[in-house]
Amino acid sequence: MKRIADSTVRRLSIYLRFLEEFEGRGLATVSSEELARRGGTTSAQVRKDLSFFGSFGKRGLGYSVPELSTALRDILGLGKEWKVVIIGAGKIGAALAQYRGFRQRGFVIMAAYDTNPEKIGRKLEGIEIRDMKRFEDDVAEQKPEIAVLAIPPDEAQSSLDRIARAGIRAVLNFAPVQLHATGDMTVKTVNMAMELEGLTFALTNKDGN
Amino acid sequence: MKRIADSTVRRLSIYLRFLEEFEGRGLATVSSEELARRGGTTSAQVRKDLSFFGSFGKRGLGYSVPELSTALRDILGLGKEWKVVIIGAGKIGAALAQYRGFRQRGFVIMAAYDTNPEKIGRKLEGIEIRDMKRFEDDVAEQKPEIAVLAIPPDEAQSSLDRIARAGIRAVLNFAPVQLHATGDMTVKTVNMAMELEGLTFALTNKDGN
DNA sequence: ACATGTGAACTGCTTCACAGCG
DNA sequence: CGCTGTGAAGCAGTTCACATGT
Repeated sequence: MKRIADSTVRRLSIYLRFLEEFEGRGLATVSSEELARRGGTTSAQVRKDLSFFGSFGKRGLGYSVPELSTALRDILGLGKEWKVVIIGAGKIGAALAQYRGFRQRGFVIMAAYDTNPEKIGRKLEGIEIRDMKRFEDDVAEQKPEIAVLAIPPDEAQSSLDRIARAGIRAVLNFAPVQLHATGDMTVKTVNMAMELEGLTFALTNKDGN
Repeated sequence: MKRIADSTVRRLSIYLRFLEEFEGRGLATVSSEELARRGGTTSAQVRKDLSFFGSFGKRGLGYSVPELSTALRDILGLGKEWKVVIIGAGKIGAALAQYRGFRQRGFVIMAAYDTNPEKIGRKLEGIEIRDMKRFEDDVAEQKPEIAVLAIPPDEAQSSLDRIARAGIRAVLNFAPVQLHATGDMTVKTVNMAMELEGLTFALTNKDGN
């Protein structure tokens, strides 16, 4: 398959959200124009995005809401349950553990891991905090596919290496550092500090202040 | 000034991080090659990024670490203190309130706002939780420049409108919805569900599983 | 008649390659 | 000589415009 741009994948997620809203309202069809307006893009963009994966619409009519929803869920890999582990049981880990979006989309949080003896054995939003020592054994047994890194920046790279060695190939990183990973891994970093700097840049370079 | 790409601004943030690390170690100069290697890009990219803002290097030598740090801080608007308010005193709000990266970069969190009487008057990581009713008055008085939206998705758009009317023009949004804002506002959305879908897409479309 | 699907044109970011300067 | 700064070339993502199918 042709290489798909990150921006395309992100838009597909957006389209799916609207489709699920429409599904809930019982709407039967939707046009590329409608999806575009809601998603802040153009109808041509919507059609192009979808065209990478097939023909889902009917000319003169639009797209069947349930059909396109199903197709997008398949494309995005949301047809199955994904097992997730959280590394780091601090504030960010806690916020993630209770995050609704996780469960709604079929993500199952298996456990949170920490090295702090104070925390081990406790629960984080109903999720067990386990000793990081058990990480490798647990992964071998339960085979989670995704790890969420929510630990201080200086420990992030070594944790990533450990995650990689344990055989997990997808990581969502919240530590504010540039991580180095091998080619067979997918790492997405969410860096709040960097987003904020995008804001201050915009504020500073828009007009005089 | 010429329009600067988002990707460029993000890389500038990355460069600044490394420069500050080098500053701490007392290194005097750095080459575009070195910055590139650390930041996962190319030396040409580094030089091009910087060239939008001026000439900061010395040919044959590289860049002065302190000079380039200062220049980047200025460009990114980090030379001043920015006042931030958090809207929503839930788990995400709490994680943000304690986030070190905020203070380190000169962001001052003025208050968190909530409508829940249970929470109002309490402290969130040392930050006062105030009644959302007081929001407009407080903004008029304290003039915060940045708002962080950490509330449920269904309330996000109305909060954004309220933030806009109060005169704040930069918003970091953690609610998983597509927000509509007027042109003079800058809104950055961090959507964890969407990032996760980027991961499941990659896992699904990389090999057979 | 209407809205999709898609080659072609366009726009903008990245990479190249080298002249210029310390 | 080494490394920056930058036009030019290359590439990727977006937009256009229309033929196509219902």
